Amino acid sequence: MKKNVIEKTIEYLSTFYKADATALEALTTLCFEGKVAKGKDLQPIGHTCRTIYINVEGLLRIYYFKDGIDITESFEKENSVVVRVESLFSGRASRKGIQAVENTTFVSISAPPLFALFDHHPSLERLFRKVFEAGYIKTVNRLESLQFHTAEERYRQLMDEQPDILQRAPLKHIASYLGMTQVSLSRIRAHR
Amino acid sequence: MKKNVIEKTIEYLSTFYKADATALEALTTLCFEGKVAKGKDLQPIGHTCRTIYINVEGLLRIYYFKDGIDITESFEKENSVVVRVESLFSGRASRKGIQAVENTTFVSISAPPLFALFDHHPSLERLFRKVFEAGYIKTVNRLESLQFHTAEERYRQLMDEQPDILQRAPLKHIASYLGMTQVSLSRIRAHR
DNA sequence: ATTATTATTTATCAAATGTAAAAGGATAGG
DNA sequence: CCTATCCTTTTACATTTGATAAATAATAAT
Repeated sequence: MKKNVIEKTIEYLSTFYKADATALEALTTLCFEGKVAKGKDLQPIGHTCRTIYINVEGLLRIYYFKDGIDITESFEKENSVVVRVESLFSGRASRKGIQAVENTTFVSISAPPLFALFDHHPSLERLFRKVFEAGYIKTVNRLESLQFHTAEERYRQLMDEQPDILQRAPLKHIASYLGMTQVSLSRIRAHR
Repeated sequence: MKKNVIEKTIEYLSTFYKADATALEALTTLCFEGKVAKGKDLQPIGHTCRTIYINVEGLLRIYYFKDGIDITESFEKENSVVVRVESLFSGRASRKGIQAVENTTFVSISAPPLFALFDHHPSLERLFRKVFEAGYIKTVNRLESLQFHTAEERYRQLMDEQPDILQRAPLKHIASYLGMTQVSLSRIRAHR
């Protein structure tokens, strides 16, 4: 059972780049399955990000507070690599946390030993380089969306591209994710 | 003279990670110096991004059009790696172009041969992994700024963090960079 | 089931931002 | 030096969005 989840994760990661067998074996050593219940924090705010999570089933969100308001930076569904980039790559504490929006099954990989593996397994470094490149692309596209689209356009875009999120996450989180207030989102949904 | 610019570039790149000497030698082979005059496109809109530019001196911007309006996605000063991420990492044509805001001296590195070098020089792959991680962090931070800060807050933030940009780039480009109209920016600058 | 809690919608008003057009300023070329 | 062009500010007005509070709906806990 646990084996299965980790195998699925390795398969998923292999869609980014096919690392060689010995490298994947070493990687498997670092993989651990875990679960978080809906509403619970997988990682609280204030910690340094030293773990790479792969969401296997469920829904997570990265969030933080601005002026006491809870803001969802991103939603991460099944088959997503979940990290707080600014912290993982800089070694600084993150002002962001990871919380379960649904009961979630994940695989965790401790980052320091993973990065150490890179020295002996360049194919692993390449794999994760491509994983992070993909995340980078997503972030750039989201930036564009926030930079010059109206609130309504952003909502329609989400409806087109990820209609399931609308069903799975509470609207208050979706509102902040889209960079608007709950009230604004409600207005837009009321068609006008 | 040309040698000098390329040496400076290698030095700058080495601040991300110290690749070994043979790797850097191979990298130097791929470096070419170039210049673009103010107002000219270094890369026009519509091309696939296959070149990595390092801005040595001057100011560039990445831009695109939305509904016929020129939008500056980012400014890139001296000591910046300049690529259109969504294109370079996906191989798809970019809707974005790179334009010189000031007369600019740059070094270009052709991406396909660079990526090929990675196979023989893992330390180069690491170097560029770290380069792109740094860019990723910048983008995530910018996302946060656009997601829940007011127009005025975004302007103040730019004033704090990159006051030189205010001097070097026309306000119309700064306005779109900050995700607002020229009129709005003018209002904010008029203090109220 | 009943109550308490949380989420969502609605309403009202104020503030921020966009649109359009005009008026100054600055700059470059002849 | 003068004109033409581009950049920036200003004005007036329309729209969007935010803030606050109250009403309603949904959910969880007992």
